[in-house]
Amino acid sequence: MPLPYNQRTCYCGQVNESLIGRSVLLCGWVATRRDHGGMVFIDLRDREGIVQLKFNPETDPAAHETAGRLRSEFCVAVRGEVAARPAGLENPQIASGRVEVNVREIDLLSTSETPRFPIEDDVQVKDETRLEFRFLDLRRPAMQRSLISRHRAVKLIRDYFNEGGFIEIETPFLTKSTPEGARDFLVPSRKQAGSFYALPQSPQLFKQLLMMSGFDKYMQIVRCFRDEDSRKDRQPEFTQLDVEMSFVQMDDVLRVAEGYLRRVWKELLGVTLPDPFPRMTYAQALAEYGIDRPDTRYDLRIRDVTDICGRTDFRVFTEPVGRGGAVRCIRVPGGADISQNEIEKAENSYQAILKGIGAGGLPYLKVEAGDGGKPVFKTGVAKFFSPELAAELCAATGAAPGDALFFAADTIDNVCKYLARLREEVARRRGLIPEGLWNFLWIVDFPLLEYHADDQRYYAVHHPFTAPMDEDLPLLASDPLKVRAKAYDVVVNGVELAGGSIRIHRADVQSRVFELLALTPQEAELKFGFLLRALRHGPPPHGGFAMGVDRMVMLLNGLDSLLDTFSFPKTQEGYCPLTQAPSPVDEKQLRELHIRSATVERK
RNA sequence: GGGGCCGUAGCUCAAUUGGUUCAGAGCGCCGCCCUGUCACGGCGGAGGUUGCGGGUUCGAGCCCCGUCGGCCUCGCCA
Repeated sequence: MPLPYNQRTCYCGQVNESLIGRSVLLCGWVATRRDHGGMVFIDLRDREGIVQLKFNPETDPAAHETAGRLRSEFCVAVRGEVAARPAGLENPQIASGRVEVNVREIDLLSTSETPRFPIEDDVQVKDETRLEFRFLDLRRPAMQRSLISRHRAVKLIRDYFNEGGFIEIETPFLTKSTPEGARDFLVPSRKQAGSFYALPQSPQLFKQLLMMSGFDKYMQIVRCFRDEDSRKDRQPEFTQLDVEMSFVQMDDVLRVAEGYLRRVWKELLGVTLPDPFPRMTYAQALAEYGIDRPDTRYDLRIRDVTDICGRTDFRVFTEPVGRGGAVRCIRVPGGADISQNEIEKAENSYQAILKGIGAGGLPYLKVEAGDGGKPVFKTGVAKFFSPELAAELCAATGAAPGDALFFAADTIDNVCKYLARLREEVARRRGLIPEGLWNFLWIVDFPLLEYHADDQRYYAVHHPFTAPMDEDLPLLASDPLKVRAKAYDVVVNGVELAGGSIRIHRADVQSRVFELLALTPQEAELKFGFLLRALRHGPPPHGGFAMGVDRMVMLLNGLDSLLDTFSFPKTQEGYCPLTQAPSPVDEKQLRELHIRSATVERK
């Protein structure tokens, strides 16, 4: 029977006791069917939730007959009365569980093939299958929640920045290939034979130009593209909140960025974040956590024991020290009970994980109580510590009987890398990560440059347009690696969520930095001439930040994969199982683009 | 670009050292029955070229090589 489905009265998930006795018109999909031969129950689902429909053969035989033909994921409209469920038959598991709809009329709007997988949360289906049938996957309540929460976060962005006087301005997607950074996605030009656009890795230079144009406060929610290998927290195209402001110092930018995050966490999670966020220097983060995005929810802080361990006769320690490296360790409280198997034998032992990232091994000590309760070291490394050195080590690390000490001895960079990984692994396995904490912090005082031995040149730690600290400007000439940048990252629970910097607004400084980055003036002119020219036309001091929207949605929803925050993501190989993109194109299309494929046709 | 794991029914998985259960289970699906279910229940049934190609073997889901795809990971991600 045709029903005016355009006159829907509410969503399924909104049916509740306030509607008892009222007639409702609902539209949705058949989630489950329970057919008793007589009475038929259907759970009807839409984006807001589920409501139970009841079909009674005695009172509504026509509707009941149709209900018997319904199958999973059929799309229907129904009209009926909301009624309280009989006492004792409520279902507390669904929001509408105290009521049901006695259906008088039903209109079968469309049928469905049997779905490839059940449309429920907590079903384990291969990613590939989920993506191939993404339109079904997105019907799952968890996916609907995720995308709806994403909408709310994005709306909050626009509200917040609009209230702050920011102007949203779009920037080109077809733009110029940038030499540094990630690989570009290229788009061949039809009209300029042999030339290519690149999809933007970020609107970095455009937003700086907009500052030079006088827009003063800019924001954009913008897609960015990077042709690098995917991970579960990385997609080739992703969304950034991009912000830039003129006439500001670092603290002004941080205040704006924090304010937004505080508002989102308050409004979407009811969580009050600190004002202001705590700050930690890059140097401290590396020294104590081994990484520039420390997870401060648990302690396990790194201790430098280079001096003490350098005085042992243990070559694993003394050799790196002799070469200018370091010996550092973490103390694992109660770690003496970790089995040798878990530390160094098992396939996924701590040592195996470290070896996987290049470490030679995992020296460790277990501390036990000796005579008079004095700490005594066990394990093979113990014999290298005289009682005096042992006492020094315990004092330096706070190690007490029952603890374990895990060491790394290598170059300082590697020691940091190994212990950072070890911290994470130990914390996770030993359940040291408290639930419900949101440890936001700013990492500041980044170095401006880092040196790569393989091609013997400096690279920008942040990007080539980041301003050096004013007081470090003289070091650009004398000791570039000592120059600190006006750069900052937001880290939460070990995840880098946002980052930014005050930009260079003086043409001479920018040229000097390009020079350090091994760009000749000619190359700089060719690649960034437009920026340098703009910098010669009264640029305001400016700075900003960018934030990963996808990652934020992931955090807000407690998800561990970016796949669940995108509507239509791609596999690790950049393939879309739904549309089968990328795909070959006609020879004619290629000819028009002045392109010839070097790949021989398969099969 | 490197390393690891994986690919068996629509979905999730099992199948001893290669051998008479070498194709099975749960869910789903189809049919019949069932008037208060919500993991409905009962009876019956259909459904597989074990990703693909080659090799070893008397014999391969299992071993070897190649290939395609997926996931994890190192590199990469200014």
